[in-house]
Amino acid sequence: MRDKIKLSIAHFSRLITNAEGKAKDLCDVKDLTSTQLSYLETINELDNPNFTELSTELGLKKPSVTVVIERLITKGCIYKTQSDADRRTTHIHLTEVGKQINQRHDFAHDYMADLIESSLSSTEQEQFVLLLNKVLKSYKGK
Amino acid sequence: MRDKIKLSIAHFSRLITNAEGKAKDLCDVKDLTSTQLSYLETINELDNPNFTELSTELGLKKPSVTVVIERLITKGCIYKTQSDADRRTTHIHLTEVGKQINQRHDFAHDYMADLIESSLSSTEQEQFVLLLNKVLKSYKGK
DNA sequence: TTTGTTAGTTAGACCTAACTAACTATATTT
DNA sequence: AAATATAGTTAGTTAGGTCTAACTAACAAA
Repeated sequence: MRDKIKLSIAHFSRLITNAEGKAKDLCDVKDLTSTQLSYLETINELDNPNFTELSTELGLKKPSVTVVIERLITKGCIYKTQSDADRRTTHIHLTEVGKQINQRHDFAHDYMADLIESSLSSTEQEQFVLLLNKVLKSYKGK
Repeated sequence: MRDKIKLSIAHFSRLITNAEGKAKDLCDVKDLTSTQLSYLETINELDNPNFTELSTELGLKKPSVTVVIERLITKGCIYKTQSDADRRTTHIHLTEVGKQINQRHDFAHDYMADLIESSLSSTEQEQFVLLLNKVLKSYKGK
């Protein structure tokens, strides 16, 4: 049984990876490197971080981050604001363009949802979501 | 219903991505760049390709491939052999070290299998695999 | 056998992205 | 008020990875 599970998961993983890949092509992020994409995702997650927070989260030195951020500003994905509380610190925000990277995952999930809706009956869809959630719940519990 | 599916898939995608990430840390591939990793994966998939095949598959020019291959040889991941049939062409093989990159996905799938086995009953596991396969089947049909 | 083609390499340019060291400007502490 | 600490930048280095152009070696065909 375990082998059957592993095999199905292997194929399903690949399916999801492919979906994410296709989604990337659909988005307006073609001219971004994978590094730049991961910066944008992290900025999104951290919610307007400053340089110190961002570099800590990425595990990189601040000068490295400065350079990449500069490029992303040039590309119109983000902008900086100076903090009122402490004028040394600047916060990094996503522009509307930058926020579009969030679409990437969304496209992929849409694609997967299409696939699931077209291959499973409503009852099966219910079952499937239920089972997924059970697995997810036990993951979060760990 | 569609929203429920999308949400579950979003979380499940993230789970799989995390599992792949953890697996990478467990493998002996820490000193490889993501480019180098993807070269190794492609070499593995193509089964001892020559430079022309590899560069075509990667969508890169041959001189670019030459440089990266050289680095991977230095790192002991691959080796070259000259073809007997046509002494101009050289085939690229994974060494035992290079083959270890295949473990990467295997680790991730093991992790997922653990999770599934621990969170679902045997009946549910059967159901889950069945549903996954149904979705996968319809994907391949496209 | 000469001519052209194919496989891969070498050289050189360019870009991204990481680093360290040294800097400026602002806050904090004493 | 002076010394110290913190936030971020600037300058310079290094390494990886891509490209084009020009090359060598081996094969194919005229």
